[in-house]
Amino acid sequence: MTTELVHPDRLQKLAALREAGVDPFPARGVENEPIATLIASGGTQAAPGARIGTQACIAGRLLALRDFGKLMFAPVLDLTGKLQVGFQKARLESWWERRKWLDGGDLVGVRGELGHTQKGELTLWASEVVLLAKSLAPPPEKWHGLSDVEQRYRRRYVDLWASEGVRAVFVLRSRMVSLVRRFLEARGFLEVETPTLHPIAGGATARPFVTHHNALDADFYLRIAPELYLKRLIVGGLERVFEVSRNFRNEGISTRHNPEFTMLELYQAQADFRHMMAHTEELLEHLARELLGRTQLEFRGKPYDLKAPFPRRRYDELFRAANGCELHERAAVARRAQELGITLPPRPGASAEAHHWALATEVFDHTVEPLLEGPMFVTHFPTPISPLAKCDPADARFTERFELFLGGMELANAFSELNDPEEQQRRFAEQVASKDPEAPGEVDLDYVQALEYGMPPTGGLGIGLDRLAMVLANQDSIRDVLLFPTLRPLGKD
RNA sequence: GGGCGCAUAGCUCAGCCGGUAGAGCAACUGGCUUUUAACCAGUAGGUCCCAGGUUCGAUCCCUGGUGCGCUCACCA
Repeated sequence: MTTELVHPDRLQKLAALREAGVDPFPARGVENEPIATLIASGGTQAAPGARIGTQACIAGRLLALRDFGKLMFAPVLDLTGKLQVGFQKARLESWWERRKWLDGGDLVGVRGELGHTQKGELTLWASEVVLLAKSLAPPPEKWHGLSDVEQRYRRRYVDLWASEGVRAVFVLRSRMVSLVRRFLEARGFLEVETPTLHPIAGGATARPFVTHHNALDADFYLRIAPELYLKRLIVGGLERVFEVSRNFRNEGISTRHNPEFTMLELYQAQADFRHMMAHTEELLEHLARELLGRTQLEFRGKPYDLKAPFPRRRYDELFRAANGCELHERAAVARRAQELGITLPPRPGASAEAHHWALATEVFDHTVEPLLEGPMFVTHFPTPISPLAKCDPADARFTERFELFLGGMELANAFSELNDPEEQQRRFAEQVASKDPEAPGEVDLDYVQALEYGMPPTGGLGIGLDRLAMVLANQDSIRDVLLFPTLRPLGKD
């Protein structure tokens, strides 16, 4: 009836409990106090707090049992913290033999008196113990927790309580997203939800997942970005919108990439990329202060400071400094690419122009990006690689666009949104003609039509929330900030 | 997809030159009223990832496969 995880001894205890009339899976919980509030009011043995000597009730998971015959100690863990429970035979005479039916991992409710041990540890001296749910599968080794990375990801429900620090990462992530929402709502932004099923995969360059709707007998793509729908809402007059968007990209998995990931995208009418830069700086500094209490942090062993303002450097300047040639000089860039051993997958029918820019982007990514410790805004991306961004009025070869880099990683991408429908259609057409396997296969005419009705000057910003959580929680791998990262399904044998 | 590495008890890991496997924790039995990686004595627990091959004999060597990690490529 159960899986191989279940330990036979625990089944025997389960039977013994039932025989004694104890329901090992009772329908009701107990009215408990968070452990953290007890710790806060418990004080030390030298200076006891207000709650010492008073009754309290906690509920949580038994992490270990230290049995001395007539005395037993056990740490109990709830969401907020860990508290030692002390069981004394003298206080629990009728229950005492039933302690043998308890195991590490069991969920219990404990009522008792708050006090200290001889060594000064805050302890709840139990007067009443309720089994809330029997744990039939034994917990992992008690001081290593789960260390097999695969097991940690596959059985996160164990990892979260068995491995030190794991819960804190996800609590931080949850608070981060909550702070983002409050930050934007305070600035007049509306949170919206746009489709996940897209007839055309647009708003970014990436290979999409394809799925099929039976009743419509039509293929859909899982969204690679919500951008084009959010800008339709700007046309619709919503003026300030944001979405916390789960995006799906059918590409490689790495410490920085998961097939499904979460982005914040926001759009603001009457704003441009400079406003987006200000939002980015303010938001990151605000999050660091709220979550860490300071703007300095460590990520992948290096120090960073999220105190605004962040330095700004132009894309073409960084390119020139790293490569000694001009971004627009086709022959020089081609030579440089050859030096670096960069080759592009063949794209039959692609124009020389498209080839040049694909190559230049590669050279930039190899020579500049890894060196950008940051935080740093890289500004004025070339127009040919920014099909949705408005051109710099002073120089149409570049756009009003920036990306934010930190630790060699792209954290944010923003621009003044292109709102000229004719130019947008032309740029889409160039993208389709580039034969880039990751570019959309067709022009999104419905989006162009939306622009034909008129979209106000608009600034847009996207921030990778998983990566931001990595930085704020100092986690090296994106999988450590995803509760259930994508893994290969287990075989059925 | 390429390269490198890992897979042994529920968990964390040893296992030498090829001779059918060990420890700690967890579990079980007994002892113990102040531990916190509790301690002491004892017991039980194994498809050595899977399939082939070499060999008298394979956890060990070889080939293939599966899963995972790191890394490169690609991407955010």
